[in-house]
Amino acid sequence: MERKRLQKSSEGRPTLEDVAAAAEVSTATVSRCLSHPEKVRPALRSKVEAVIARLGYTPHGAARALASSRTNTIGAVIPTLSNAIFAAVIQTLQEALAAEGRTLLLAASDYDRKREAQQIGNLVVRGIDGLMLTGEEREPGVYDLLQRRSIRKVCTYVHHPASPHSTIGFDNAAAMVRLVAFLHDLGHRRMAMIAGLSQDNDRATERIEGVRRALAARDLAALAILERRYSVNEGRQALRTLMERAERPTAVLCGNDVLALGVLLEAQHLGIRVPEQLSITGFDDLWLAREIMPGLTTIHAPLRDMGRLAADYLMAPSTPDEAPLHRELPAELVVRGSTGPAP
Amino acid sequence: MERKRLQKSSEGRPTLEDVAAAAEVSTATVSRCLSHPEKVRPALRSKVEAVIARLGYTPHGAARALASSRTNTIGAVIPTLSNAIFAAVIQTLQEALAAEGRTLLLAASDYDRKREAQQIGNLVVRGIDGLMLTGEEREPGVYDLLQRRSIRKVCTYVHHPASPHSTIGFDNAAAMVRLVAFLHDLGHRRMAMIAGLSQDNDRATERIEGVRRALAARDLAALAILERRYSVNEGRQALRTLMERAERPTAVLCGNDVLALGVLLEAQHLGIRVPEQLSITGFDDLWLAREIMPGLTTIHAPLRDMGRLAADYLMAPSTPDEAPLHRELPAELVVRGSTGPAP
DNA sequence: GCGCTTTTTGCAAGCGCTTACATTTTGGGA
DNA sequence: TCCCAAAATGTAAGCGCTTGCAAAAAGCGC
Repeated sequence: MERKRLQKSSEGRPTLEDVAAAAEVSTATVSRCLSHPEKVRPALRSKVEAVIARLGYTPHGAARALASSRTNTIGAVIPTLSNAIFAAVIQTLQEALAAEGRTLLLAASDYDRKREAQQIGNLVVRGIDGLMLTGEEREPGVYDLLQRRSIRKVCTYVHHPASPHSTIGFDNAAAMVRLVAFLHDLGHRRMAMIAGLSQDNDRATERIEGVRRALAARDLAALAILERRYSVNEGRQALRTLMERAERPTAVLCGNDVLALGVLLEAQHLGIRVPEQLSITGFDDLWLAREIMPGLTTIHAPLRDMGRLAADYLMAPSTPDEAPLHRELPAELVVRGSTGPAP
Repeated sequence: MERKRLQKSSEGRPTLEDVAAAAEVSTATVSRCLSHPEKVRPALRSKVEAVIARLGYTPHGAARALASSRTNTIGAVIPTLSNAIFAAVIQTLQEALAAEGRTLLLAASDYDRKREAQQIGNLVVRGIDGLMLTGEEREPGVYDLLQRRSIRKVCTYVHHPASPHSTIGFDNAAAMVRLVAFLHDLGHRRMAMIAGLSQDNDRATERIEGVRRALAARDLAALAILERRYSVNEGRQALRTLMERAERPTAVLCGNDVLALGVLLEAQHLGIRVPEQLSITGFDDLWLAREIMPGLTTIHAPLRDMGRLAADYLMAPSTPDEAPLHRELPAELVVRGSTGPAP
């Protein structure tokens, strides 16, 4: 025992107790200096702070978390960082959290629901105060778990005003409806869609649904709705597939900008003039949508706002039984050179 | 007291103690079932596991970390997720960590050294077993802190075999030397560089140094070395600046692919034929380097290997006083259409 | 079966911090 | 100067888990 104490004070990092001893106050006072400075008289406080600085003391996060049952950590699960739209939101989220002294635990699901559930489980065990999720649809039991642990959560990239879970995002279906309307007004009647894989991805599903609905409302139907992984190459292949059909589309709606870029590049490769012979639309408004020639007509996803608002929501003090938050962000149509009147 | 116990077992999450009671064993045994299953007789173990499942028990990360002084958490600090090369490494890192039951704490420094030091401090307080860093140069005191806390660390994107800190990456300078040699062999003599900002960025600095050295070795000097933020637009502007000079370069070496893309687009905009009139090189080999027309000659950064190896290193059990690891990854020259013989 | 070694289990002391609650100090009136 | 409410500080009981050590059980050779 005696030896242990000695060891402790000589080697290793200093503890609250060491600080308390050196400053000749109780551990409670030191703790308060750190967590509720206003509850300590200024004179004493500065004395303690001096000792803290001298000893190079830093609190022990785990001990703190255990005693206070708050971790100051927020989790986030996204499909993948390889897609710039998720990277952008995480970037903003992290900035906003860091500004308030929170840290970010990150996990990726690779668009796999089971894997997502597992990753969420990991984060929960590790201890988080809040969790940012992508989309709303998930493995059964996940929301229960979060509820039981009273972990705040928010689904991003979607806006589901009637859902029991908070959502911060935009209306994916409505955005596609706008795109279809825009193309229809340009005279397009033969449209096809190259969507993302709808499996385990409610955003992709909603985008498809939006196109279906919008076309149906105009007594039309899609020439084809192809589902592809989000990659340039898949976009290229998909366009070839479409162009081999007897009835060729005059406009192709893509599930995101990456697919659209593939389509655009392949069209140029095939000698199809864009937009004279073929109109192309994307989704997300990545920076290359603006840089490419011709520029890509697309939907601007409000990524930074989403990250910022999610951070604010997850850091806000939570009251029991509060109503879910539903925040709709504008997802605006950005018209560029890849679309034009139907041939 | 009595009341507390009652409350505890009725509401809230079950604890190790609850499991122990229900399984009629000691808490030590339950703990062992979780952390060292091989030390428990199979019969007993399955009994305990059944109870764990029935009660829906999950361990409490903070308590575990406090008692064992291991967090199973690895930290990473990168400049920004907005650059795909960092996103890619983080993606791989996260995958590899998750596969071994570790979680990732992420922070971004925005290419600011002070901010980086602060973020590292946050992660350390929060508790991490290891830390992935970008580059080697940092605020004084940072490495001391990590040392005192005996947190394993590794610097990525660089290879400094003589450094006391582990590095996993490639030789930035050597890569540029290769690029210059390649251009020189093509007959280029008037070369300019559009580099990233070298402030607080040793990778950018080394790339510049590599170009300087390689040119000097050939009795040449750069027509200009411009430092710009990594963005398409900055690349465009920089090319204009270069082309306004009396002596125009026949080749432009860019600090990364994003700048190079800007240069390429601006060249097309200005009616400068690439590569007939101007050769352009990038760095990183982002996917668009391959997709763009003409393809970008660049250096392939081994991002996935770096992430994978960093994960392995950070998860490996550390022995005191071990020598730093230095792992050099190949950064190969990828020749595409943006370079050609000097005009 | 017996005595011994080798496993398995249980005991209980922390890990470093927070926070009710008790105690002391302070600061004003009167 | 004295008294009392209000403010500041101290006391100490945990938070939930791990782990060294002791005790008990299980094997094993004869």
